[in-house]
Amino acid sequence: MAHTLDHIDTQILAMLQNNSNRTTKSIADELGMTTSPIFERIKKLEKEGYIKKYVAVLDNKKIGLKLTVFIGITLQGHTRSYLEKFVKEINNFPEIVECHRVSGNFDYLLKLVVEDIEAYETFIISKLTLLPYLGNVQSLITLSTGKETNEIDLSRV
Amino acid sequence: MAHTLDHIDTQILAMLQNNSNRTTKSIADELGMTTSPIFERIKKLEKEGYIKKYVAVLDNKKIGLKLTVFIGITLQGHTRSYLEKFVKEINNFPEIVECHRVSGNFDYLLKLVVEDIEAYETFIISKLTLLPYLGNVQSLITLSTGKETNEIDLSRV
DNA sequence: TCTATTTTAAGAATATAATTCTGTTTAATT
DNA sequence: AATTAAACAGAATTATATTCTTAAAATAGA
Repeated sequence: MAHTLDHIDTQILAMLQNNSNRTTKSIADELGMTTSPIFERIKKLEKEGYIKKYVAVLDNKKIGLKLTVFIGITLQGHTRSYLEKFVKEINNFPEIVECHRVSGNFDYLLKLVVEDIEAYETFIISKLTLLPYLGNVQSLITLSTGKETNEIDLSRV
Repeated sequence: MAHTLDHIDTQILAMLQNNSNRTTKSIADELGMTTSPIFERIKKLEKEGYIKKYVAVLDNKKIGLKLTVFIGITLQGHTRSYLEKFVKEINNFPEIVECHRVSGNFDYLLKLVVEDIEAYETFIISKLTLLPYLGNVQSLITLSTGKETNEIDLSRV
């Protein structure tokens, strides 16, 4: 059974989503508690799925992936089996980091991270446009990024 | 001075961006090395900025933020000072997790995470549309998400 | 309100992993 | 070939995670 998050849980989550390498001691100190309850709460949050995983966030640009592109796509056919196939194909492309089925002016919104404009063009030509039933495709090339985070504001939950 | 990443560095990064709680021992074992060089390499990768931070990835839905929306925006004025002001305002909204300046059919692409449709509407009405010089605003409501990750494929770098 | 039950926390003890240190090997440079 | 710098192995140390036991607080039922 799922329990509800109290204020302490929320604070722990807020800290860990900002820096997951913090020691339980430092969290405990900040909350005026000892390590054991903090430790147990964290384990519970992991076990119950509030915390999905712990990851290192890399600097894409530094690693050589300098370009982020969003691609809006409409499909010509909308059968269930085809949609599933489409998503499956998309997931196999290593450039793609996000794939959302959306309502609005597109059927899908993709986010991809690539080396540069050439790599983007290669993706479009030799991968994306090979998929069947492709309708309208519209790209938004990122010029600069003002904010990009995973961190969600927990003051409102 | 920046050094280039060798294959060992790349493998370490790949492991840590998948699970940053792995022990240096387990990484060392997988790479057939001992803990000291792994430890030193990780510290170097942190220091030189290849690793930006370590974070806990939360389950947004479980926490009560069930809706992801992308918003494409065009502005009516494009003076530099206004663009900066716009980005600054946007960054203050806790709902926004991403804000990209883009080229294409929009000036900006926002990604936001909110409780539900009502919260989304509230954001639009009482926050977004209060900003001056706003032109076209187009929302893409996420119906389902096939893939959503930070993890980039390092086999190509 | 009292008692039983469950939950939560504290504090000490232990296990595990991170970090440091020293000496050796390997690779690069001249 | 000699010299220097970088990278690694292995042991030693330190810090942190994890476990355990007991006490306090909260909750539910009579």
